[in-house]
Amino acid sequence: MTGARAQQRAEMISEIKRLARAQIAAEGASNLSLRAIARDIGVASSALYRYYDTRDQLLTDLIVETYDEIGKVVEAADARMRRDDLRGRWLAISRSLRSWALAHPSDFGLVFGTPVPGYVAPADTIGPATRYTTVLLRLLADIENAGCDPTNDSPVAKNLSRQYAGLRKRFGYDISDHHMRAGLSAWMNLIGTVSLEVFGQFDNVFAHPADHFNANVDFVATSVLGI
Amino acid sequence: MTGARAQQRAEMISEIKRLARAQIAAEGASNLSLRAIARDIGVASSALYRYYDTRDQLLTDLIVETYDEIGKVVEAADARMRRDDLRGRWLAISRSLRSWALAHPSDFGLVFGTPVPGYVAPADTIGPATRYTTVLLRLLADIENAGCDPTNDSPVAKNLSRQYAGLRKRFGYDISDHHMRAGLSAWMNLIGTVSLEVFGQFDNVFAHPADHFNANVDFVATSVLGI
DNA sequence: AGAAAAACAAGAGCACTGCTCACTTTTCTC
DNA sequence: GAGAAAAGTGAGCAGTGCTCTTGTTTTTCT
Repeated sequence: MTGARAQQRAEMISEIKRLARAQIAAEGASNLSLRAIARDIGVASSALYRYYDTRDQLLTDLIVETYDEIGKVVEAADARMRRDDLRGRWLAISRSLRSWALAHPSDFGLVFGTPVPGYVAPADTIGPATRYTTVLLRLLADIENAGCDPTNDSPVAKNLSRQYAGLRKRFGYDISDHHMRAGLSAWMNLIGTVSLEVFGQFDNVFAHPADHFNANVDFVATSVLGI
Repeated sequence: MTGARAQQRAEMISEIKRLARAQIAAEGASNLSLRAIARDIGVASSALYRYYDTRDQLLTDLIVETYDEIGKVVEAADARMRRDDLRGRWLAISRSLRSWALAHPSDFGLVFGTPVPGYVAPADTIGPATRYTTVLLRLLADIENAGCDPTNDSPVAKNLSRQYAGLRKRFGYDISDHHMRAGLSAWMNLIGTVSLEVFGQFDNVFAHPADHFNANVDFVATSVLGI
């Protein structure tokens, strides 16, 4: 039963989110102003509280959407390559994440940046967050199945192995400890590189951060993932 | 001429910074309130403007201090190891950064997290920011001099090589392109790992993030740095 | 179809924010 | 000690998130 009212409500909510995102991009998440949104829509500021109990709830909604967006971007990049082109998939995933992050720095910061203190991600955020993880783990499983050796065969501590087991079970991919370790290391590297660039740490370091990025993901593919 | 007045001023400034840091830790950088600081000190809010022209200037000051603090921590960790214990130095540097970041998450976020929008780091911040870079580059130079081979000998693109040259010149360490690439990759990895943990991305992933961290820096030492 | 219920919107108001400005008080310097 | 410089005051501006009362509109139930 999607009454006329329910539809109007949905439109209102999406309009709020649209304006909120524009505002965050322009002024930062900390300067997100409900009153400004209300002004733009042409409605009393108090009216917005019929849609979001609090400003943080709006932010949460945006964060969840963003997780989903990242998942979509990364999935699409992965899907664009042939499944057996392991290296190509890793590069595509990496580059798509970087491109998206540079195009939406504030959104990236919403997810991977400084969290708002006292703010705890509600359970809803966990689902969408697993989307890009699934892409990564699927690639790792394919790497293992293709017989690619991890670049490091030192034993994995039992405590850590147990935690890996939890991940395996949760995502349903049977990945060896060694491939898990290498894959997570690659992921840490990717997030670190993108974070540093998006958050401006390369501003006085690299004239062309893209060169650094591309060299780095290439390096990781070879030296970390062994593909 | 450090008159009584100058000293009082210095004390006032350090008191402001102390309270600001406490407030950022409790409420986040975005909720830093000059008025609240003034209240705590017991002075009119307008009085603070005798010390900082603007709220962002206070933030800048804190950021610069934090860069310096990170530099100190990392330098100390490095200095605690024998210079020829390359692997030990890398592990010590990595662990010290993580420990410090976990103990001062809001400070870490100030430097490596979402930047305050519209805020551009003034030239003053560049100096202290080079401190930890120096530690890293010195280690890389020592690694190269010890004859450790980088784990990847694919050619480094000319464009990137030119940017490496700028870094070499600026910091005065003569490091090969290959070692540079590996070292930066290791650094990306470290920052990524610490960021993800400090910003809470491991909350529903690793029961004991320390296990993951230690395995990861070990892995990087072997597979990336080749030490 | 008419009444009751639910949702929506408005606008005043509270307590807060960064920041300015005219003003007074304190301290340093000559 | 007089003049200058620095420090502190408090009112005020324009903005914020959020609440609460009031009134309107729409949906739902009988």
